[in-house]
Amino acid sequence: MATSRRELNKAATRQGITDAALTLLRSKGPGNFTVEDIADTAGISRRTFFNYFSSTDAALASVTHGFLDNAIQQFKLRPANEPILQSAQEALMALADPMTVAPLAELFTLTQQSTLMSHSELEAWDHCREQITAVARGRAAAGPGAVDELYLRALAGSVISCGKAAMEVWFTRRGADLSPASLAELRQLLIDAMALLGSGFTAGSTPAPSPSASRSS
Amino acid sequence: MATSRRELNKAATRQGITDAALTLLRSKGPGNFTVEDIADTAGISRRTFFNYFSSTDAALASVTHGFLDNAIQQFKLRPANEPILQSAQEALMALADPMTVAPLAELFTLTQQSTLMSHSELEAWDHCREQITAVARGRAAAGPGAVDELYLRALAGSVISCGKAAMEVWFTRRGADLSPASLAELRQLLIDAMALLGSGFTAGSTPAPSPSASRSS
DNA sequence: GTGCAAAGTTGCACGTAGTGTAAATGCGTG
DNA sequence: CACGCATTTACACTACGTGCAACTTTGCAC
Repeated sequence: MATSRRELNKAATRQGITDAALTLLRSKGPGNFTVEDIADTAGISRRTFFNYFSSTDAALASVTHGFLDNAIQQFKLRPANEPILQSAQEALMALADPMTVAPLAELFTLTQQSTLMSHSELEAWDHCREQITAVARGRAAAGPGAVDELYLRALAGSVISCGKAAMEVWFTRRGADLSPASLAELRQLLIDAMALLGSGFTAGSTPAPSPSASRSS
Repeated sequence: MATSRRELNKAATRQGITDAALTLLRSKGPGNFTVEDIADTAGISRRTFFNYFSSTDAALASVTHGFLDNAIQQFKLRPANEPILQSAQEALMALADPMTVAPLAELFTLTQQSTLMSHSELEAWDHCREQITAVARGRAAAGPGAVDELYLRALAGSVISCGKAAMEVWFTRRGADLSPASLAELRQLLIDAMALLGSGFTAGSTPAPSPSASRSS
């Protein structure tokens, strides 16, 4: 296993860097601190920072990356005969607990003012999309006939988009509220989003696919 | 109006910059040239470049931006009672001609080796997504009941994802081939992608693309 | 423990990105 | 022509990201 001194030190340094980056994000706001600030706060040299991350964004995006890696792990555990949409839903359900969601929620609220996600964060989501594509390809290959690339890519992309949409709506509505009621709403939003996708968005302007859907504005 | 000497000069300079950027992209490959190179090629100063674009990526992404602006324009012309998915499909159909697609296809093939899209390019797609969301919101508001934010965001995001997926598959299959047969395949891919989305990806591993999936105009 | 090799850290130098500022140049109008 | 305004340009400055060559720490054999 990875319990040598070297591994531990590296992990600690890595964690120290993201902690420092988050601290500075909290105190100074996005874009108002430099790599040197992070390095100083973490007690390392500027050069060492770049040995771990390629940018400030990358350091912060490790939060998102961790969450999505977790999600992919859950996703891969789902039975191969389960529909992709349901696998995605179940994987996300497993992560809708306070401890897992908290870092992501804080990162989101702190970076809300900057319109678009950072490059590194988008990279993390895209990596997740590729993983989903790979799993879907594997499941399709097990069945009959040839694998349809369009189907795989469109499906994986849409799943990611809907997952993002659900989280965005939740963050927008609830901010960093991690109460049981709020998390229940997140779960419902994720379920609704996958249901919308599974039903082809057939509902009109007032869909409410699951009766107990959303709403609490 | 926009025909003063100043306006013309500005437009010419802007075009000159993107042309220079594309020339260098062709000759040196992505990432192997600097802002100064572009400025020199375009015959302007480095500082002037930054008066027009915030980065090399942004200069190149103006190609994508132009295409998507065009798409949005078509999209907004669709009747308000038409389903969003069909509006999207029709808008894209209108752009599947050689002259419009060529620049995008070349940009794509030239930047294919770098895995993820540039930040500016993603920004362009995201801007398009927001426009779709806005149109969908407008249409939903015209109907009965309250507007469901989740529905809007999930739908717009999925439409973009499926459009991207169709184009990626086409680019991957046909490279920069702009023959009528190739463009017909692009149209079919776009139709199929929207059909997949509209049917909730219910098809199994072999959705059998060709004739059955199409239906439009 | 001692010695050694591999892994990790650090300082330094270099080229590039992006921005503020003020001077210079070009354009439109009286 | 001369004036007001928009645009371009040179210059300076901060910050990013990387290659490189010490230097320090860790793991391991003896």
